[in-house]
Amino acid sequence: MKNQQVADLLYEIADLLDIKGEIFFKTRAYRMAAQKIEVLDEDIEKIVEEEKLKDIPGIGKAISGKIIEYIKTGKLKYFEELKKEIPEDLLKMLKIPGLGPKKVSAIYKNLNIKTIDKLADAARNKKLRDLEGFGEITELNILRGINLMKKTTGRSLLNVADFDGNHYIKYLEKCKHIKKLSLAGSLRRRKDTIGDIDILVSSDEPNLVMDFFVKYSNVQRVLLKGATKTSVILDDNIQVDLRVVEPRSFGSALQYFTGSKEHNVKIRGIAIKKGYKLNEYGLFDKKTEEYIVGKDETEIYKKLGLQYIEPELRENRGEFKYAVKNKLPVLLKKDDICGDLHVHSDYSDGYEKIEDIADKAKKLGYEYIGIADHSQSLKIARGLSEERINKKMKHIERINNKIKDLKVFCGTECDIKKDGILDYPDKVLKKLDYVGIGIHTNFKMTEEQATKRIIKGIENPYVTFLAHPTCRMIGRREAFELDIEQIFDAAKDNNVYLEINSFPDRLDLNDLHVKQGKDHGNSFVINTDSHSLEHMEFMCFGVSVARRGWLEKKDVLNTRSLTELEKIIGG
DNA sequence: GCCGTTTTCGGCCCGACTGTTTTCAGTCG
Repeated sequence: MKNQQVADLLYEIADLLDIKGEIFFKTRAYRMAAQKIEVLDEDIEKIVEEEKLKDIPGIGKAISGKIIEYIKTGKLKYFEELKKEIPEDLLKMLKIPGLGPKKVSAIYKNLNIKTIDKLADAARNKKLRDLEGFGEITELNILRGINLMKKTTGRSLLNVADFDGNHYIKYLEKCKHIKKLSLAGSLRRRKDTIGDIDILVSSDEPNLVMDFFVKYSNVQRVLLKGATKTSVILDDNIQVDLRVVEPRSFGSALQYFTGSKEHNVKIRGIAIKKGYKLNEYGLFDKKTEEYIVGKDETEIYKKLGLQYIEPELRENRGEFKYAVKNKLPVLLKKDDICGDLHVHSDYSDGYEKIEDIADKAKKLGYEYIGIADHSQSLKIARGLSEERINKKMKHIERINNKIKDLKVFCGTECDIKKDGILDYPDKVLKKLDYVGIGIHTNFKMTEEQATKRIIKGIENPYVTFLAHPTCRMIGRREAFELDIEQIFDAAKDNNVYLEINSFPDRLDLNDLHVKQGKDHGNSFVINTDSHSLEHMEFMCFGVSVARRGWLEKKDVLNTRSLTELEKIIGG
């Protein structure tokens, strides 16, 4: 059993208890226990076996008992009873932005509404406004929230699809009938959200491959199964499509199924102009239909007079213009990254000690790591007072004296307050190694207000980078409406780097903004915004965004060596 | 539900905003 499963169970219990109306501290206890398990390095089953569960802070008698029962029997009586009391479907309602446990409970208890569709009906038919505490605007907001959610449901975050896709690939590699295999589709293009996972293989025995494919242990059900295409749904409800082609068509099929649609339309047009026909089976002579190439993707681009185009660039956003001239950017690689400047420690709302973060950074092959905890007014995240900053600086100094091959920087993720003033006075910002700034409160603003607020923050002379510039949360919160060009100009004028936040539900800036910023002459920093050691591995997702935004090594601050970085930030 | 060098019971959780009200409950980060 996986740690995540246990954590999810505890999260669900917490949600159900919330709807039931339990006191805040009880549900929080469940959530904190879930978090602890989620970020655990060790296997939870092993911990149970060794009877060390209660050694984990935040897990006491009651929760450990439930975990043990769940692990040993695969079931939890308490959870089953709870579900009888509170319909499980209500949990989905909690995901609607603006709806919390109290409102969901009121909707269920008074109107007996259990599904999102029924809820939308009730809102449209003006049935909700009669409930105490509800009104016209609430109805409108609920409908808006449902729309926002529907826009993104059916799409998974990149990290989830990436995990599933790569595990499936590893499984398929064991099939001896498969000659070549690759991820395709939006996952190969590394889009920030993924509809379904596409996998392409070449084989002379398609039926045997399909048999092997559907026997994967995480398959929940098989949607369709044929000799060229099979679709399954995984346990986590993500759909995976497998296509099998002959070896001589592998490259052309990979090109075709990687997309994007817009890229393919364009490339087929180029093929026609040159007297060819391109489809998933190969590149053919338009007149004679003679097969020319198709085994490898690279030879297709070559034959069409194009430089090879990396999957991340295949969106018809100008890549052909550059490929013709052999002038595509040399895209940034994950190995170019030398450090991470946005990691939270247990000084604020992170889970980890700075020593452990430093250790992990070394394992990731970094030359430096920057601890950027929250600033003083963000009390909920245990933002640091000036006094605690001083303590932390001394702590980091001691660590730096002790460890080798890694430099730990003491930074901050300083709040940009409503008026654009930063949450620390200049005398505090001055003594830190670097300053990241970001918005964490007062999200409702007009475009003009938001733009002004951010620019005012950027203009502070001690600022190094702007964290998660648009504050979007994929599926949960829209990006700010900003005059992004003004922000880019201000950042450039003040030598402020724009963050690409690698956290999978942020990925902020997004690919389009990154490209736009690059065209503007801006520079970037790619950070993880980690709160646990595992999060530090999210760097690859930020790198994907950067690549989709056409960034090269030189565009990114944290590709610099330690010596170069110290020169830039004045460390 | 968890925790404990003031404690085995009483803290733990802060501030702002929104939409509902006419002083405040619910939601969010």
